[in-house]
Amino acid sequence: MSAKKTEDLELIRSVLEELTAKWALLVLNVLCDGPARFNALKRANPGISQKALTQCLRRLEAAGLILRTVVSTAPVAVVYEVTPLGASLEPHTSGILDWSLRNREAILAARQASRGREGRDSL
Amino acid sequence: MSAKKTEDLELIRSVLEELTAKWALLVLNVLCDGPARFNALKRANPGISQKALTQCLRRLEAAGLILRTVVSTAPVAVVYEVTPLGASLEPHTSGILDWSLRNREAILAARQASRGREGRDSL
DNA sequence: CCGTATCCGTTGGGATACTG
DNA sequence: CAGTATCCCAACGGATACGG
Repeated sequence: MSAKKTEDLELIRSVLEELTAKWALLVLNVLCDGPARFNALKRANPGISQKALTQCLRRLEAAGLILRTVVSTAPVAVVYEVTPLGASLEPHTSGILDWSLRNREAILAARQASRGREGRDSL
Repeated sequence: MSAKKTEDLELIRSVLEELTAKWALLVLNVLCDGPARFNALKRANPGISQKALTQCLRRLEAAGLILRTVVSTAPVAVVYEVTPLGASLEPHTSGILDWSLRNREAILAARQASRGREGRDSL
């Protein structure tokens, strides 16, 4: 059973708030493979804008899931990496990503099926 | 390693699009405990509005993760339940919820810590 | 290279009132 | 009971331009 208390739900909601950004799980997942720099993350997520990536990183950082380190070299380098807390979340986040790939066919089929049911009433 | 192809990322993104609604995971999780009706789901998620719940359910239904059944009794009854596909996702979604509860202290501490680092530069 | 600032469209979602 | 309809605001996020 999973009868949860209101306070529990509030905590869960706050966590979800941090994870349900459009690119959060993807970015987090990339970082779980090892530290990466800003443009590397951008390249790893085709379609994300730098603003979205920045926002996303800031949120994950505020959540304590990733760590941001500025290396004061000539052209500044910024390295992002997961914190232990972020790493502990990895099995669950990557689980969803893996699930997506493993069930690709079933997912697409299910979408088709539910679309087919849309106009089922009168026919 | 998790070097993913662009097409894979697109699939993953589309799945995330379905799951990153504010209440999606919570609703899905409740339904994984067994079929439930509209108002039961509403009661199980304090703070959700009927509009948000409706939207959320419609999206999950379109994704083929849940099934909506109308029972034509006196005052109409509508039952929602997970599909096999939705059920197969359950371990991963509930994993995140459980993680939130198990790591409550660490999560709150990490948020505090990152907040503390905000004004670290000049001090 | 790694951002921030601005503009701006789209979407999510809360409140409320109404319907079969 | 289970929605739909409307209004309305805030937030997300893309594009672009600029700064350290």
